[in-house]
Amino acid sequence: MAAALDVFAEHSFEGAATREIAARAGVTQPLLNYHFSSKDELWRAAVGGLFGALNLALTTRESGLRGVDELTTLKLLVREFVHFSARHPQLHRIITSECRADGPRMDWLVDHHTRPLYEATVARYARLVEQGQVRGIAPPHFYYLVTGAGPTMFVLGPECRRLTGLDPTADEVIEAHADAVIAFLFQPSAPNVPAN
Amino acid sequence: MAAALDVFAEHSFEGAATREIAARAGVTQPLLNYHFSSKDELWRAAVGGLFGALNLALTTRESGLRGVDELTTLKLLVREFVHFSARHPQLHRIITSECRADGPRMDWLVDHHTRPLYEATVARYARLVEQGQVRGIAPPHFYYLVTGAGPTMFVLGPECRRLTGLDPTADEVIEAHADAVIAFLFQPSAPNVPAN
DNA sequence: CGGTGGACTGATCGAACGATAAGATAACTT
DNA sequence: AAGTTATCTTATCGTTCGATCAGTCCACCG
Repeated sequence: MAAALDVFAEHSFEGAATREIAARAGVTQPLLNYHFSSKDELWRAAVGGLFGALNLALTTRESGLRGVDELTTLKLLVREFVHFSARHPQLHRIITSECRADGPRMDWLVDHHTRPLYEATVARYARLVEQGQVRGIAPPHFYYLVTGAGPTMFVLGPECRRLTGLDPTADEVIEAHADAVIAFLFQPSAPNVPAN
Repeated sequence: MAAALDVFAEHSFEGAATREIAARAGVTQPLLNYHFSSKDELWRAAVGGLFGALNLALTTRESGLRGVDELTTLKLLVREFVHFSARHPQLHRIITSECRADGPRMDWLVDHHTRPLYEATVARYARLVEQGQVRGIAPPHFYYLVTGAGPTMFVLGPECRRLTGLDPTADEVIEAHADAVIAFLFQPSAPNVPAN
């Protein structure tokens, strides 16, 4: 399953060879067609598992923050999202792949996984805007600022390594990027107030 | 050539079929091997042309801003970058594709096109930080905030259409996103100062 | 201990891939 | 007008793809 994620993320769905997935998993290729009826089903199982891990990480983080004010909660959820994106850049690589083809797998992604995440994010942000705690922009633009600024450094990891010399898998780089994203998303309403 | 860009962006390099490129261009497949010796060379020609268009757009925009202060210049260059990314999402789709494989095409991309863009961006940003006109973060993080927050809404265009109902190719949506990116990147040093 | 079913592999299918070879057509040179 | 070159097509090569099938192996049950 982890092998499938890696191969689907490295090459696209079309470019991924089931023989390579099987080889990395240490089994033979027809075994994949035995457990999963087709390449599509294998893809859905792998991607669904990864989205499940994201939802698990976000909900457990949130459940540990009962009683914390909403602004701090959203900041910490964004930080958790950045960390997850750094540790699992395959997720955004796969989403990007499927957005290009714009086919039935895209429909499946949106219906089963992306839309709930979007709705939850927008609802949380809209509540803060109502309370006047953040600068208000239209929720769709906020959502794509987060999903763009957060994971891109890690999705383009090999480029980042070449360009900047930084290792995008190092903990201190991830933390620094999370700091930068949060600082830019949640600007203090007055200058010289340190970002959380 | 435009057909090659579209197909390479829709599928990855591996998934792109030269027969499909030829069909969209209205020619036969062996003709591509005649003009370009291989699929790799065709890819380099197409991607090089697209990067050339980006550099042309940025340099012409910049040359029309002689005498304008550096902060405003950078804001307008970022705005131009967002517009280009919206009109040509293929560029970032292809870069993302090649970052996953991390092969010789990635080396070619960085050496010939990405590094000059990165160096220029970082130099421009570092100058503003020296002058104290922007909140200073490490240049690599700034670079990936721009290349992430700017194009992602358009790279994930089909998802954006489904999730938000917005048309990411509409001029007013592009302009609104550029406003959002610039407002968040270049925060006013005092509150209630309208962003440029 | 004999048998039944799930797990797995080797062999192989038709289709599509990138690349090449050989030939036809158009254009330009002298 | 003859010849040479550049351009483009049809036919086809060897390879690799996802999927299928027949058969092997092992665990479990009565």
